[in-house]
Amino acid sequence: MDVNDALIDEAVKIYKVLSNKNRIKILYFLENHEADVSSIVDHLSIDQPVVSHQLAILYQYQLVTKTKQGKHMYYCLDDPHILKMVDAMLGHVSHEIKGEPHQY
Amino acid sequence: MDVNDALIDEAVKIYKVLSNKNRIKILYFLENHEADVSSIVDHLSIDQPVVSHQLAILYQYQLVTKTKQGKHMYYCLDDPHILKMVDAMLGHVSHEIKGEPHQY
DNA sequence: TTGACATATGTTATATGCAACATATAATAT
DNA sequence: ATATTATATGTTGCATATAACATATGTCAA
Repeated sequence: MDVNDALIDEAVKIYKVLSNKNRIKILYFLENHEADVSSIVDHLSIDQPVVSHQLAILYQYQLVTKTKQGKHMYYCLDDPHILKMVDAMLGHVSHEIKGEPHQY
Repeated sequence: MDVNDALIDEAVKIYKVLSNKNRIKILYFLENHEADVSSIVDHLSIDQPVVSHQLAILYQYQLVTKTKQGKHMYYCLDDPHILKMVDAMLGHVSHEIKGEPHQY
């Protein structure tokens, strides 16, 4: 594998984005449908300014897209591939928690 | 996918560990062989206390194992699966950088 | 135009992460 | 015992991340 420095920098940025519970929860909430800010606030019980702020970060790093419809801003997962990677990580930690050995 | 809260907490912890260039570089350096601290310092040109500190974090989160042999502490990747996930992330950002669309 | 609702932004305080540097511990040889 | 090498730990300063709260902007209806 070509372990290029600039590439690692970019990967580190995405890992920082994923290093936050609220952002992960938002990504999962968007897994199967787009949603506006209020519905995210309601379903995840996170304060509105916090949701807006985290969505702005997810948008900045192109993990979500947004579309305005009247008063509502609809956010959509822009990257199912990212969620696949998060799935893999959740699978990994779930084995860690159970004390199971790694799978190769 | 069962999006369990405690699981997300654990995933967030691992993402934080991966949110650092030196740690990623160390993991890649350990990809195919174990290595002692000095050889990591030499090959990656990172100051020794920094390497020791980052290795301690990698060890704490069970991403590496360590074995003492005389004066030397040998570190070994404990988790090829983690590196597979990092590979996937590097592949992802490499497409992002090139402006290519996501693959599904 | 005013009010109500949806969303975003700004501010502050606190917490966390990191490198850099100095220093400590451990192992071995002399 | 002392010196030397290998590694680990502690401290400080700085940058960044976060939540909480207040406030601003935008949209639409009455």
